[in-house]
Order: sequence, then structure tokens, then C-alpha cells
Amino acid sequence: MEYKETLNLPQTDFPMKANLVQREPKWLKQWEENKLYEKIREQARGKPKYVFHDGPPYANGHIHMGHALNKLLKDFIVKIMSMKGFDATFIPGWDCHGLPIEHQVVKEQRKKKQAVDKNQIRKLCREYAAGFVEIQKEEFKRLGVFADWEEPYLTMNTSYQATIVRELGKFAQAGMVYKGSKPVHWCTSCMTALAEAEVEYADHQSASIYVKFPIKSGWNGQIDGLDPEKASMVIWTTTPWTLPANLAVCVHPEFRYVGVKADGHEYIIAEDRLSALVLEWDLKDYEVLGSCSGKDLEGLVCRHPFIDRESQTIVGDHVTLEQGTGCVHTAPGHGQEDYAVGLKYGLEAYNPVDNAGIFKAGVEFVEGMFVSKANPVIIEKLEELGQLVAQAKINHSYPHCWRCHQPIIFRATPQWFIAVDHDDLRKKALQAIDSTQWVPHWGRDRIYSMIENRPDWCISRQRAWGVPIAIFSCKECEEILVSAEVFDHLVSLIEEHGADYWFENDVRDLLPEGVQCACGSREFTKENDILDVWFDSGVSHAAVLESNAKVQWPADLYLEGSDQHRGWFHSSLLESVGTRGQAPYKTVLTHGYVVDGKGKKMSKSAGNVIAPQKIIDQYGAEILRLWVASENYREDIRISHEILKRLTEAYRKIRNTFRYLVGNLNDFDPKSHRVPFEDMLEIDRYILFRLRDLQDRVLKAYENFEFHTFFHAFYNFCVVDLSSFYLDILKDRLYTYPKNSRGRRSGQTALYQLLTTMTRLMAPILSFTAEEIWNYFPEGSEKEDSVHLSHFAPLDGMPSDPALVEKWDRIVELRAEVSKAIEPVRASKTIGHSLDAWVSLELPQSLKDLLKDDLDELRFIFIVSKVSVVESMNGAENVYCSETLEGLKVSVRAMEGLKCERCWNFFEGDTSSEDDSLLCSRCAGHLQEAKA
RNA sequence: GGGCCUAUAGCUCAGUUGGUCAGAGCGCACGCCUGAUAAGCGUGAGGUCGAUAGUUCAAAUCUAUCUAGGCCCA
Repeated sequence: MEYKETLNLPQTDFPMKANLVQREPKWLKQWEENKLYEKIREQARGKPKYVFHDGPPYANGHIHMGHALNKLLKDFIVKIMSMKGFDATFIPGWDCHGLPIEHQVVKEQRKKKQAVDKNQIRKLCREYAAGFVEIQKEEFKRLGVFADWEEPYLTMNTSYQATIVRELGKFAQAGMVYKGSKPVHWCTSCMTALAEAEVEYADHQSASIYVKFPIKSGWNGQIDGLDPEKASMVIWTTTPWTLPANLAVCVHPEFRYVGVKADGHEYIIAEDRLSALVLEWDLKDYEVLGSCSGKDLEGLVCRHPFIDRESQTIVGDHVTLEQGTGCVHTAPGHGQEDYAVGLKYGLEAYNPVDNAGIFKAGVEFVEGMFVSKANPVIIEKLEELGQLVAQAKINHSYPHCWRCHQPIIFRATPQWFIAVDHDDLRKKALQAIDSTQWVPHWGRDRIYSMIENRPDWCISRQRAWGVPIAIFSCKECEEILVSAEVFDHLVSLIEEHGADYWFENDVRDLLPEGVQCACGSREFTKENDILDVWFDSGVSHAAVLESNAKVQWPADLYLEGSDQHRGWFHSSLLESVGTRGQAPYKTVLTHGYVVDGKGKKMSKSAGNVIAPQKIIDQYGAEILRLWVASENYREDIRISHEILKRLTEAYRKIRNTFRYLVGNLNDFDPKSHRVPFEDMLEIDRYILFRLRDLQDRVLKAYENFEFHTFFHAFYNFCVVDLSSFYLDILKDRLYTYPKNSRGRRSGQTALYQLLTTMTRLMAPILSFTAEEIWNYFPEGSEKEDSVHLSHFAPLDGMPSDPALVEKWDRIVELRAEVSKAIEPVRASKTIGHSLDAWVSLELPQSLKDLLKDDLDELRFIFIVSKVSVVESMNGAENVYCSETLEGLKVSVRAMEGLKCERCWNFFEGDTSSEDDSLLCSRCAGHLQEAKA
């Protein structure tokens, strides 16, 4: 027992238990007090820049897992690039304007029954956004993300707002901004146009009606036997209220259309819909007259079913045969496709409905009615006039407002647009897509087809909280004022006073003196609409990258969720190409969505939401970081209790591995005790080659943003190479050899290298733990104040030695086989600990040659007391024949002899101790040596 | 309904241009150790590679369809 005192057992205060929840905030505090981020920036000054540009989250609500995933990935990259020696700044941003915040504020005011004016709302919105910026900022900081938290960019900053107006001015001056009338998603309750992103689809019950459009003129016998006097095109609609705006009936040019005679009426419908409609209309007796193609019907003129107006027959490819009659009611003022096809035929985007969804004066039968109230009135009218073929109720998916959840309508209204095809903007954007690197590569196809097919960019919002569409129109000729002088003046006003200035002041206070329209007029009106928030965030490259000396334009990297192919990647691209002719980014990286353990999306209704705060409170941010690193984020990534439990265990294993390293380096002075590489023991050199492999793999993974490769490689190294192999074997040498022996110092040199290299490698991911370990480096270590100020360091001075590596790879294999052979002997209770074993080997010639100089070492590698190599296993019992190493046979028996009380190996012969304790000669020698 | 994407052991991931019985670690089971100790070591059992149908001498790997899921759009 007293021999234990002569051992060099590991010693450290590095706690086994991480206590992350308590300890992390202390690190954060320390980093902040020491101005670590600023020091990193300072240190990087002058180095090549790596420009990562942060996409702004919306300043509304607490952060969720998606935010955490996104910011952590960004943090990994910025830290990695810093440690690779780049000047990598992280300027975080927030998107502050927009409907959701305004809606929230307005709702609160309504609750208080306070009427507030527009300027008051804007003020409250600003406060609201600022509040959540602070909340989210603290939540992001808690994750351990290093960024310019003191100087973030906010889209509501006056300088940012000025940039927005300046950029808008560039589009206006280039002639790309126009006012048009187009059907847009319109919420009659919020009285605003909605972006596509602001529309949600939900189930809704509608009337489903079939309506006759009697033939008026243009019939030239397209369908045999049809009597044009009695015949009607029949359309199907679920929005009867749009019938007053009907201007056409659309058919597919390729489909066959038939005339059907039933109950004294004659209908024209698509042939392929006939059988379904016969059932639906309950036609008992009908006769098919003849047929023609849709193309033949083009130009046929029908009568509107209840308004004295013509409705012409047109053709379009968007007509389908899934529902309806194959004859599509077309109201260009109430539908996207209707509008598009209407353009080809020169149809007006006729809209008889006002902002509140009320039919305007002069609209027959429904004047003054709300659209949904008009539905039954119209149906009744159709019935009365005998124009209704059939009616029913239908449940279907219908667009709703994302904020008030009311059903919305399509309605043509005056809107400001950016013309996507003006000056080849679309074409240039597509070219820019191809000169950008998309990771994963399919991101390219995704955004390409979106840009390729998108309509003009509607930038108008009829709301209060945002940046004005700062455009003046001439009162006389209605032309817009696009002079540089006007915009420059305005931009400087906004730079100084903020966008509020636009709303709070009259036109004459906004214009420079003496402005005159080309028509000669000096009277102007200002626009009241505000800009789509996608324009706000779309100019961030200009507002941030061009104005801040810490970064530069364009960015090396944008990194967001895959939804941003339609969002920020998209708007930034159009904005940048429109004003600068190229993309604002060189590489675009996307990540998937966070889903639950079963792969389902998280939602309040499903009750499967996991909040980052909860994970931080329960496990610590480090576990969240490890989670992000462990999953392949390019696909959707799962989170569950089980996953977190596994990660916590992995974390513990990693932590304990480091605890071993630190504990056994307790007495190691890297300055004086380091053993030159060429003097190190073979296995020590071997593990360093393995370490170099690991570093190569990890740095390559970092290069490719493949953090899960880091996790698996690093963790496996801890488990397989270190814990169960090298560190286990090394114990004997570290514990029982004299402190200053070459053998022990050689091992410690390896441990020291492992410690310093691995700590750096993990620092971008396990930022808290790496820093903690950094503080437990042995005294005399040359190191920066923080691991985050250090750099990845190549493992120099290690000339490659493939023969050594190959040999030890074989030894590792052999060791595994020996372990297998030991197992049944242990199971039979012949031995317990592997040191109880005496292993006999029959080796294939190749191994015999390979190991001829190392036979005495094998027992330490296998951690057994004796290894004998025999020519033949003849006669031995329970011989294990290897399946993986051909020709290898292993036999294991209990070791005979005495067990050394110091090193626990069995030995043959007498004790070497002076008293009656049991001491092997090796230990006796070591004790002697240590005394000297 | 359309576009893009995903689907390998309980979990997280590998599986190169289709070719030996599909791999790793964790977890689990069993055992060992008690000088990394609320640690450490060993062994073992787990998969008809989402389903089906094709192409091929040969498919987790190619094609089609389907199912489940995700993002975007309608």
C-alpha cells in the first residue's frame, strides 16, 4: 500500500464535473471584462480579411432553435477563420421594420383603447424593436457567440435608413421603379398588401358554383350540332364575388372541349371533365354533341351572366383538368394567373373592390357590400337569371393573412414595383448566380428558378412602420422625380433625422429649393407607402460592408436557412445586381431546419417545441454548441432528449480525456522536460502521427464547413486512439517510471502536444471548455491570454515515417485480437484484470518479422503480465484463432508468479524488495533511479 | 398541386467512379477494474441500407413509382 506513495499519479484541480450551467456565465463575464473580442480584432488587424456577413433576424420575440443553430454556425466559422489567421469580423444585425412588429404594437394600443397616429405608432414600433434587439442580443451572447455586440447594424438606424433611400434612389434613377396596378394579396382587415411570405394557407369553406356564360357571338360551328342560341361556356369558381370583375373565359389550347345537351341546355366543357361533371351536376339524361380543341374556341365572345358586358374566350396553359370544367373564369384584377394571361390579351386589371373589401359605387347588384357578403347575393342573382348550373360547399386550402388570420383576397391596386427585366436585371442576376458558389450545390438551382420565374418586385406596403418609398410625383404630369440632387438632399436629411422626417414634414421641407419638374411644374406630392422589408435587409451589403472599414464588399460568405433562397439571398442579389452589377457574396451556405426527434417540424400546436433557453438551463450552451457541431446541418437536423443525452455523454468523455492529459502533465515543464521527437518512444511518436492525421482531417472539415466531421473525428480520436489505447497503455509508464525518466518525459511530451493541439482544434466549437482547459495548461506553457487569441499550429519537426505508422497500425489490430482472446478466459473466471493474463502468440511470418525487436514491449501494449511467442500452439488448450489476422493464434492462461505491489504486473522469480513486500525488479530499478 | 431536398442499426454519422459476408462511435447487455473513480477497460447482441418495380452477371450505391418528412411556392 505504501508503494502508492512512490507513484506519479495524475493530479489536477480541473474538475471532472463541468457544471456548465454555472460556469459558462463566469467565462462570459470574464471575456467581456477582458475585452476578448476586441483583442481578437486588434490582433487580426492587417491580416487578410475574411468577410462573413450576418443576415439580420427579425427583432421580434425570443430566439428559437433556428436562430441558435444559425448564429452558432456563424460563430464556428468566424472563430475558425480567426484561428486560421484571418481578420474575421462578426457584425451582427437586426431587421427592425415591418408588419409583425407594427401589428403587435397596434394590437396593444387597441387593447388599451388608445387611438394613435402614424407617427406615434412608428415611435412605439421603434421602442418595441429596440427592446427585442436587446433581448435577442443577450440570448445570442449567452450561446458564446463572439461578435460586435456593441455595434450591431439595425435596419432602423438613421444611417441604415439613409442607405435604404439612397439605394432606392439608384433604382429610381435607373428607371427601374414604376407605379403599376397589379393584383396582390390583400388583407381587407389590415387594409394592406401582403408579401407572399406574409400569407398563410389554411382550410376554409367556400361556395363552389358552376356558372353559365352564354355564347354571344363569334360562333362558327366549332362543335357539330351545337346551337349557339342555347349554348353556354360553363365556368367553375369558389369566389363568386370575383364574377363582377370577370372579363374573360380561359380554355386550354390543347384540351378537347365537348358540347353537351341536357335538360334543354347546351354546355361547353372540357371532354375529360365530362364524366365527373355529369355526376356532380346530377345529369340524368344527356347527349354529347360534338367536340373541338380549345384553340378553336379562342375569340368566341360570351355574355357576362348578370352584367351587360362581353366576356371573351381566351387560351392559356395554366388551365388544368383537376377540377372545374376546363373553362376558367378570368378576372385579371383578382388573380395572378388571370392578370398574366390578361396582359397578353390587353385586358385591364379591373378591380371593383376598395381597400376594405367593399364593392365600389356603380357596381351592379353588390355596390357597398363586403366581398364575402356579396357571395350569396351573386349566387341568388345567378339562380334568378337561370345562369347557375350547380352549387355546393367546398373545403379547401385558402390564403389567410399571417397576422390577423383572416381570409385574404387578390385585388389589383396601385403599387410600386421594381422592374425585374429592365436593363436585363433578371439576366444579370442569373449570371451572378452562376458566378457564386452555392453550398450545397443544389442551392444554385433553387434560387435560379426563383429568379428566372419571379414577377416584378412589388416594393409597396401600405403600412406605417418602415422606410418610405421616398418618391415625389409631379402634381401636374404625375411623372416621378428622379434627380440625383433630390435623392442626395433627402438622404442627408434622413441620415440626420431618420426616416420619420419624411412622414413628419411637408413636401416642400423635403425637397431642395427650386426643384422643378420637366413639365415645368413646381408642385409635388410625396408617396405614403413604405418599402417592403426585404428591400431593407436586401441593402445590408451596402449599409454594412461598404460603410464599415472592418469589412469589405463583397462578402466572402452569407449563411442562412434554406428558406432564404427566396428571402434574403434573393433580395440581396437583386438589389446588388441592380445597383452594382454583381452579387454581394462569393459563397452562399445554407442550413436546414431544426425538427423534432421524429423529423417533424416544431410547432406550438404539435407541442414539440424545444427552446434554446431550456437546453442552456438544463445542459449548458456548450452542449447546444456540440449539438450543432454533431449534426449534418445541410439537411434538416433533429433534436430530442435522447440526442442531448448522448451528447452530454460524449461531452463528458471528451472532458475526461482532457482531465487525464492535464492531470498527468502536472509536473511537466514544456521548456525543460520536452523530449525531441526523434528521441521519443515509438508509440509516443505514433500517437503524434495520429494526432497530425486528426488535425489534417479537422482542418479540412473546417475548410468545408463540415463540422459534424470534426465532431466524429475528434470524438473518435478521444475514445479510440486515446482513452482505450494510448492513454490506457501509457498509465504504466507515467505512474511507475521515475518522474524524470526519458520514458515518462517522452510520454508527457506526447500528452503535451495532444493537449495543446486538441484544445486549439476544439476551441471554435467547444469555446467554453477549450478556454477552461487553456487555463490548466502546465506551468511554463507559452500561450496567449485566451485560446481564442491563439491559432491552429502545424505539427512541425515530425518527419513522416510510414513504416512506423504501418507497424503500429498492425499492432493495434493485433491488440484487438488479443483482447478478444482474453475475454473467454475472463468469463471463465480464470482471470480478472488483463494483468492476470499470460498471452502466448503464434504469429504469421509477416508479424514475426515486423515485431522481432518489440517482443519485450508487447506485454505493456496489451497490458498483460507476460507475452510469449511460440512456434506452434500444438497442445495448448482454448486456442483463439484470429479471423482478421490470418495465421494468428492466441492462447491465454492465468499468469503464475508474484504480483508486484507497485506496478501490479506479475513477475517471475523473487521479490526485489528489501522488506517482505512484493516488488518486481523493474520497479526496484525505477525506485532506485528516482532516489538518485 | 408544382419546384428543390432528405430517408443506412435505438442515437449521431461513414459508405470513393455500382463488385469480398454493410462500417464507426455512442447507447444497450454481460463482464473486468477500483492508482483517470459520479472515472477507466474488454466482449457481445443490434440493420431484408424507407417501400415496390426495373436496369445489370452484380445495387445501400443507377432509373421509375410510391410512402414519410422538410423548405419554398400555388
